[in-house]
Amino acid sequence: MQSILEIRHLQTLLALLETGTLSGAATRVHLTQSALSHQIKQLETHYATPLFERKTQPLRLTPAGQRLHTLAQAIKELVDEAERDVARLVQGRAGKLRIAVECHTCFEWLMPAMDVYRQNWPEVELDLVSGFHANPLSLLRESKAELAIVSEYKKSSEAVFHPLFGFEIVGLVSCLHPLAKKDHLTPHDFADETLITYPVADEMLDVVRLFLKPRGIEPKRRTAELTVAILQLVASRRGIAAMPAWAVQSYLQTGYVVGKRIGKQGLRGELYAATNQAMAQAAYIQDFVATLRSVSFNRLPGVVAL
Amino acid sequence: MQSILEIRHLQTLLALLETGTLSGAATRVHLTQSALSHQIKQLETHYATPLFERKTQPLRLTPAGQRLHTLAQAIKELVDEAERDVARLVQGRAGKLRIAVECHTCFEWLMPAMDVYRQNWPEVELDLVSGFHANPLSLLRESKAELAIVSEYKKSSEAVFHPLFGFEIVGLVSCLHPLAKKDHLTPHDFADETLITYPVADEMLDVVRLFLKPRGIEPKRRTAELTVAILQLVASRRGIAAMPAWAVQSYLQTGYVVGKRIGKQGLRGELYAATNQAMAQAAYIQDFVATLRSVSFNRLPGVVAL
DNA sequence: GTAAAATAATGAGTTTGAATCATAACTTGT
DNA sequence: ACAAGTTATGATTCAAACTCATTATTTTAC
Repeated sequence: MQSILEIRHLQTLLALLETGTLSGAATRVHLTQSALSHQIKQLETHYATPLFERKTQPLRLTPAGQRLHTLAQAIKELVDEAERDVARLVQGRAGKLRIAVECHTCFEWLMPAMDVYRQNWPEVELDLVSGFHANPLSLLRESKAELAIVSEYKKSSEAVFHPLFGFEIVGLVSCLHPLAKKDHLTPHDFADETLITYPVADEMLDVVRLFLKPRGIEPKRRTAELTVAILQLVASRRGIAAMPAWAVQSYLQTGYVVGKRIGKQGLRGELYAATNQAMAQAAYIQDFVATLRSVSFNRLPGVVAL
Repeated sequence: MQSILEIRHLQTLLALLETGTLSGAATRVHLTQSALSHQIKQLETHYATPLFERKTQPLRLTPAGQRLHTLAQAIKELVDEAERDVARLVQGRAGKLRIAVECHTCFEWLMPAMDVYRQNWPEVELDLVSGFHANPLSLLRESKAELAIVSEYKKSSEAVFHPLFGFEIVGLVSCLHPLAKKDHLTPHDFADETLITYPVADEMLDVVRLFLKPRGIEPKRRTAELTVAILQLVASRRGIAAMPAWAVQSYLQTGYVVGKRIGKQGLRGELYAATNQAMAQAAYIQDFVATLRSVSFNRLPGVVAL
């Protein structure tokens, strides 16, 4: 009789189409697969029609599902815009947003996210804090940046960590390399190789910090500034590397370099946006974090919500 | 952090502005005043701003409240439209809609409602079953109408009754008449007067059916076809009448005729849309009923949800 | 100006229904 | 054909939405 539709349902529909599976959508909206299954079933009984074809890959919506998905998109637009306006009304004009980045590859999703954000908050002064910093959190403390992209969650009374996304870090080896045959790479596989990395401190390198250091393994090292350069060196069998899966997906298509799981379980990386307490309250900052998340989810393959 | 906004909140906001009070909005959406108060407080703490100014009559929204109200209107539009589309997709082309009306005054809100409805369901053949019928329910049974406007809820296995709204029936007397001094009219006040009504069966006249008949009072009678005519006769002291408050509100402004409460508690009337079981399932019928409700609520003063 | 009526706010208590858990039923790819 | 991945289902749990009962506040009436 009456409409039971809530925004929650529409968010589910959006996540469903973005991820392509119910379980994917579930992690995206921080609920269980079961919850979403029940949710959609409720809609389907209410509208007396299925909303998507099961048993098909890729996922396909029925016409009714399509219509509701269109609605969901429109409504998300409107709600987001309205909430930005309310934030502006309540908190007044927004301020500066200087971003400190310690992660080379991050520019891949940071740039498009900033482009989107600029549309919504034209009055915010966006800036990148130039250079790479051993400890970007200190920049927050010294008020030289409002936000830092970091790869580790540290319990802290000063900084607030906003989870961005999780991903897999893959080992990169030439397709001709003997290691290319293995199912996954062990710490010892690195021992006799040259590890090619960005020229940054070891604490910024998840392979070293989480995988090699704990086992006391210290391979020969070599650095390169650019992702392409590292990939070229790997292809030329000058060493092996480790990179976020999302950063190298396109290179792997060529076949010269292959991605290997690191350790039996694989090596997971995470990214956070850190701000200080005060900034964490500001809507224009919160919305930037939200933008980072949604842009990353939509552009990067294989990233998951934290 | 994340948006807590749900459509439920937006409906509350809409009802709040339509009725002008929280408690009014509460009956409109079939919740308690307390529920809405809590709901709005939740929004206000979430957005860290009041949404409407208390201690003011009439109700005024804050800028943030305004913004959310605008959002609510836009979203209601979109959702309604989408749900109509889904209904069309699921149930196929809609059919005929012939309306039987037993109530003279009803045309006042029926016409504008039909106009609104025609926009949304252009393919539905709208029709009024001509003339007035002693028993409009029999027209449903005989498939001569899809919907009947009736003033009584009857337990029935065939018909489904959709509540439209409740209202007060006021007694109309000349401002010069001695009864105009009274706080309210008693059954006996009618005994020595001429009761002016539409020319329909007594069962259709709530004053007679619910107020006079039970006390065995049978005043002199006179009929007139048109509301204006009845009002003129009352003004000319040719008798007294009883009409829905919403139907005579504008006439009462002139001051020649005054509206009196009927009985100590006042006399309440109700209206229902009756359909048969099958039609009650059809979305194009359900939406017609919804349109009747919302148009009536918005045009007629003093009507309440049932 | 005060009393009465109406409206809103508040906090405790209850209930509903949305989410989880645990598991079964399917699909799909190797 | 079996394993891996995905969806469905029913019972249970739990949170939050609503109601109830009451107090506070505002409006209206006299």
